[in-house]
Amino acid sequence: MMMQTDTAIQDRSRARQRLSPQERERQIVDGAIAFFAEVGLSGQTRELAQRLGVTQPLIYRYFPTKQDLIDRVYEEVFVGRWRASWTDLIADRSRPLRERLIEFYGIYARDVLSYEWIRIYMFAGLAGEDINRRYIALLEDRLLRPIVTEVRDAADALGTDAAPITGLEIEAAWHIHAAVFYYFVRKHIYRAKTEPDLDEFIADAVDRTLYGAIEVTQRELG
Amino acid sequence: MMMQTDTAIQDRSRARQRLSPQERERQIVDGAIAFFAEVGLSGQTRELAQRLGVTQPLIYRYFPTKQDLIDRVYEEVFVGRWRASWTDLIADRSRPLRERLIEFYGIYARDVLSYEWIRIYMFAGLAGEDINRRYIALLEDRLLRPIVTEVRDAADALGTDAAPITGLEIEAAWHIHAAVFYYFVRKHIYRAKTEPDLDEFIADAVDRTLYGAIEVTQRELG
DNA sequence: ATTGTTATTTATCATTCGATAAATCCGGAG
DNA sequence: CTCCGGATTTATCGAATGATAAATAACAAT
Repeated sequence: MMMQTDTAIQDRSRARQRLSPQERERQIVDGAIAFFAEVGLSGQTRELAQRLGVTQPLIYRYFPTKQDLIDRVYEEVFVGRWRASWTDLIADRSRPLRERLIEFYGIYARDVLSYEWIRIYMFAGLAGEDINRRYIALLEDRLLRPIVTEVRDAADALGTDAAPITGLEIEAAWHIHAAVFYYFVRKHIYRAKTEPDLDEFIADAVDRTLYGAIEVTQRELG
Repeated sequence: MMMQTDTAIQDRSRARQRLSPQERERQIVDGAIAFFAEVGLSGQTRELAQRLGVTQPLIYRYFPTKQDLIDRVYEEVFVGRWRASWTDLIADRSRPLRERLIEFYGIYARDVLSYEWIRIYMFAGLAGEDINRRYIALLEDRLLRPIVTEVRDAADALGTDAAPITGLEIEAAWHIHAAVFYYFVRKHIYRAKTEPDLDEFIADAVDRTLYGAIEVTQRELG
C-alpha cells in the first residue's frame, strides 16, 4: 500500500509562502471551519494542513493545541451570529405575524443555517459540548418566547403577563423552528434531496406550522 | 502522567469468564451499540473492551475489523425496526386522522427514536453513510405519502390520483415528523430540557402541525 | 547586496489505535 | 480426574496522530 511520509505529500509546486501572522491565522481558522464541518472535530491536523497547503507543525505555531483551534472554530461559527434586530423583527406588530416569520426565517436560514454551522453544531452536540444548550437558551429567550407572545396576540388570546407561557407553547414555537431546521438537517447532514425553492419552502412551512399554533392557542386561551 | 498498559487496566477482580460464542457476540454487539451511541463511531475498541470487561483482541475474534462491528451495529439498530402495520395504521379511516397520528408517533417515539437510535443515526449521517438517505426514502414511501393521502382526505381535497402529491405536501408531512424528531434531538443529542410528558407533547404536536397541513391543503386543493 | 527577524519547514518523539500471533486456561467429554 | 478444544488473554507490531525542537529561507530594513 506504500504510504509516503507526510512531508513528501506536501505540494511543492507552490513554493513556501510567507504570510503575515494575521493572514495566516485567518487562513487556518477558515480552513479549519470548512475542514471540521466536513469530516468532524476528530479530523486530523495533518490533513487540515495539507488542504491549506502548509505543513502540520505550522498550525501549532498559531494554536498551541488542537483543542485551542477547535475552541476558536466554535467561537467563529457560533458567537455573535445572532442579531438583536431579529427579536425586534418578530415583535413588530405593524406587519402580519406570518410575514414577519417568513422574513425572519429567510434571513436566519441564509445567515445561520449554513452547511458549516449546522454540521459543526451537530458534531458539537454529539460531543457533549454545552454550546448547544447555551444556544437553545438564547433561542428560547430571544426567539421562541417572543414568537409565543405574538402568537397569543394573533390569536386574540390572553397576554403572556395574564397567563404565563406554558411548556407546550414553547414546544409549539419549536415546531415552527424544527420545520426549517430539519430541512437543513436533511440537506446538509443526510445530503438528501429537498425542496429546491428555499423561499417557497419557508413561506409554506411558516404557513402550515403557524396555523396550528394560533388555532390551538385560540382554543385554549382565546 | 504515567499511563498503565492497557492490559493492566483490565478488571481482574472478575476472573476470565468463558461464554458461548453466541452469548459473547450478543454481549459485544449490545455493548458496541451503547458505546458507539455515546462516544461516536470513532470510539476505540480498547475502551469498548474495557466496558465489556474483556480484552481488546477478543473483539477481533468475533469481528475481523472494526468496520465489520460498525456494520453490524448499523444492521442491529436500523434494519427491521419499521413495522409494516404502521402504514396500515396511518391509512385506517375508521378513526380520525389526528388519533391515528397520535397513536403512531407514540409507538414510533418509543420503538424507534431511542437514545441509541437517534445518536447513531446522526453519527452515521455526519459520516456520510447512505443509511440515512435510504431510511428517508423508506419513510417517504411508507409514512409521508400515506400521511399526505390522509391529509387530502381529511381536507376533502382531490385524491392523490387526481392531483399528484407535490413537493411541498411531502415537506408538510415532514413538519409533523420534524416536530417529534426534533424533540428527541434536543433530548438525546443536545441533552437539553424537554417537555416531560411525552404523550401530552405528541398529542399537542400532532394537533398543531396537522392543523396547518389540512388547512393549507383545503385552501389549495379543496 | 547584506543582514536580521521570524514565518515556515524538516525531522522526530511519545502515544494511541487497529490488528495479529502465540500463550493460557476454562469447562465439557470421557 | 484427565484431557482436549477453543474461548480468552498476553504480548506485540505498524501505522497514525498530536505535539516539539531545530534547521531553513522569505522578506523587510539598511
